[in-house]
Amino acid sequence: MIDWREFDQNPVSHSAAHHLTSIQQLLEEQGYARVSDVARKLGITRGSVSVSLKGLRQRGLVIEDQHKHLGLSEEGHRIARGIHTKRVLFQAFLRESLGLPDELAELDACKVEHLVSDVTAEALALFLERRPADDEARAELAEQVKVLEKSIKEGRVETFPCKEIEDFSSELMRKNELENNTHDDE
Amino acid sequence: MIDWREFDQNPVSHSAAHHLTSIQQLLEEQGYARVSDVARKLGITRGSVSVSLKGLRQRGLVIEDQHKHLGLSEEGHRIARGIHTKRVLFQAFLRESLGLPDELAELDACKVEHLVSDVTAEALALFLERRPADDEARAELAEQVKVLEKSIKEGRVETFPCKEIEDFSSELMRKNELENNTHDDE
DNA sequence: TCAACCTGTTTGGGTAGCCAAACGAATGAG
DNA sequence: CTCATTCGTTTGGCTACCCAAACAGGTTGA
Repeated sequence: MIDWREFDQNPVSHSAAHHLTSIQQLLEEQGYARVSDVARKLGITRGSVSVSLKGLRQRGLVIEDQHKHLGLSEEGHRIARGIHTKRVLFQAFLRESLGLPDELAELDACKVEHLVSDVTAEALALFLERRPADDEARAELAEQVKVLEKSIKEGRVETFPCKEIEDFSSELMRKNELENNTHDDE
Repeated sequence: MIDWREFDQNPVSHSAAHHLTSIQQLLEEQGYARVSDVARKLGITRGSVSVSLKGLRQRGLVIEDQHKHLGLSEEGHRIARGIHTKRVLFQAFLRESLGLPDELAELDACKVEHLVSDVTAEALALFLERRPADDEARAELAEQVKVLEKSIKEGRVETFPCKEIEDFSSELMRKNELENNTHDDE
């Protein structure tokens, strides 16, 4: 069993990820970023942002000039860029390969962006480069997804996973175990 | 901007997800599950498990018989099965479509399993069914991934994202925005 | 000049997790 | 029977977030 607590052992927390990317975005959008700008963008109070940024300043990710204008250190900038890149990659995958509607793709990408490893993100980029959006397949998937969404919303299928998917995943698991055993034999 | 705090607005937390799936797994493996079994499996203290399970019991997800043996309610069982299914689906995708090594696939799948929406999981299942592992492509990707991993470990590339990937993601973003604009025009 | 407003900070309160330590109850060995 | 172990629970302490509220400093318009 893998250590499941690696979950919150990431370079930056979900919260910190959004603080950093907000600053970066504000700098691009309006040229500066202050505590209240970040608070407004994230929808939390100035007090919360003030406290959070104190930590990020101590960790050397965020800097502040004489006029209380925020900036990112080189490290902070790198981290923000990394998270943003992961978000874009995942969103693209969810939209274009899985045919998910835009909003859901954005939401789910946002949830996982700071959790996936760098290697996984790189692999995803390679995958997307190699298999660029196949519009036909995508449209077909999008159609099926739309039907699914509707069923769920109407309460016709309130139970995930449905039988088909569970069977499919059981099969995947079986194949996985098989493969591991052959590897172990080497 | 999407509400980034949906992050911890999921039916179950990362912690709860593991408590539930542990119980389910223990029931399968040894026919029963007690507080200490769960604690051992999760690598945390009995006290922590005791407290966590109190909450899950109040929420009606976990039940307990006269002999302090734990079980899952119908709802609890459904949730545990759902999370497990998502884990399997993501792990399969990371391994077979992205060519990631087994351990990393398991780790990353474990991090996101409880966060992704049901619809996303269903879409992923459809995707995997439609594009079963292409062994050739997978081997090729695995090779590239191996090289990447090595570079990162040796510190030759300590910076994610590298230039290529960032350029690629910029392009994805550009395409995304273009598409949104065309949709807006409709 | 002075009140109104906006800023950033601090403080006390709340939730969710984790730990270590202490406890009572049950169980098992001798 | 007794002592040691195991089990589940409770408690106090910790971190990481969030909020609301109070406060201090700066700007600005009348």
